[in-house]
Amino acid sequence: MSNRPLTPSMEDYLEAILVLEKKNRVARVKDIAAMLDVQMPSVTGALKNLRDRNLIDYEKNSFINLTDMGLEKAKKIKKKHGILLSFMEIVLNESGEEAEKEACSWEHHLSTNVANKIQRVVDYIEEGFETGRITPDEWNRLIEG
Amino acid sequence: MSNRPLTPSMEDYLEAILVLEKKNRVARVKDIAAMLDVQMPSVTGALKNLRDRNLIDYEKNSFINLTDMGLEKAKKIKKKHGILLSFMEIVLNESGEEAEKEACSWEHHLSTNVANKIQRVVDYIEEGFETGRITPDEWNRLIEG
DNA sequence: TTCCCTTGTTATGATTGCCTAATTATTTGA
DNA sequence: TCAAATAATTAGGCAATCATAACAAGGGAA
Repeated sequence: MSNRPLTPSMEDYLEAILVLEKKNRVARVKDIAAMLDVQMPSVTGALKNLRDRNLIDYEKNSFINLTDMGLEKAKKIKKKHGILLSFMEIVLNESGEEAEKEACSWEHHLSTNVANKIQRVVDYIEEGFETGRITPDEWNRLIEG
Repeated sequence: MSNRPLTPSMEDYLEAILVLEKKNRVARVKDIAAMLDVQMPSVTGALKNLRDRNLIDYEKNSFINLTDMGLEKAKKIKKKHGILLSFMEIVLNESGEEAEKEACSWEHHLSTNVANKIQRVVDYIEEGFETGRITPDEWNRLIEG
């Protein structure tokens, strides 16, 4: 039972499990590996690590289930991911694979506090679009330099 | 001569060398260790790594000198660091040790393109303060939620 | 049922980056 | 000058994360 803080890598696995559960009902080793671009043995190792941390229930060759604690943590990470993605897309006019990749790296180094503030920046820009304070076109010209 | 992409850790060392050179004329192992909060043997190891990458000239027990390539890379990282810090301070109203730490982690996962766009967000907010479009107080209330 | 294909696991090894302890080199000051 | 203090290096080890190769388990089809 490891009590050390979650590493970025383990956060990635946890998030992948949550995303795959939503998408496919169950998260399979093969799909986690594909999503994170690692080989299957790396996933097996990670699952043991997450089990030691009581974040998943898992027996070999069987289904993976997030524990309450695991689900909670996975949701937090996923939320940060979403905030960063919307910041990238709406505020920075960046989308696609590159933006996705950068958001993925950032999210592990982002405090909840800062994440919330970034969300409010996104809200402010979106509201500006809605009220006509600034048009998306104007904003994008501004942001593209 | 390693040609792999610079790791976050090696970027930290490179940046620390540049900062210490500016501050003290020369970067010493002891000071790099203190700045990055690692032990001196870790620095020695990192210096060999950076030398293998042709980013510093370095012989043991002697001065450390950034090569042209090393200087260039160090400056880029330092610039990203500065951009993130100003984003934290001006846009997110976050300063102090915590903000510094988060900027330090981010900067290694930040493309030049996204960094430049973030800079323009900072400029936009600052300009808003100058023109009175929005006051710092209003902005901070907004961002603090 | 039995063979085959897919999926998952184990065993093992490489890399990175950090540490402590011990040694060597350099600097300082009496 | 030379002994003590400081600085830096080497040696050896540990933890995390990934990989490849080989083996085991499970499911479908003849």
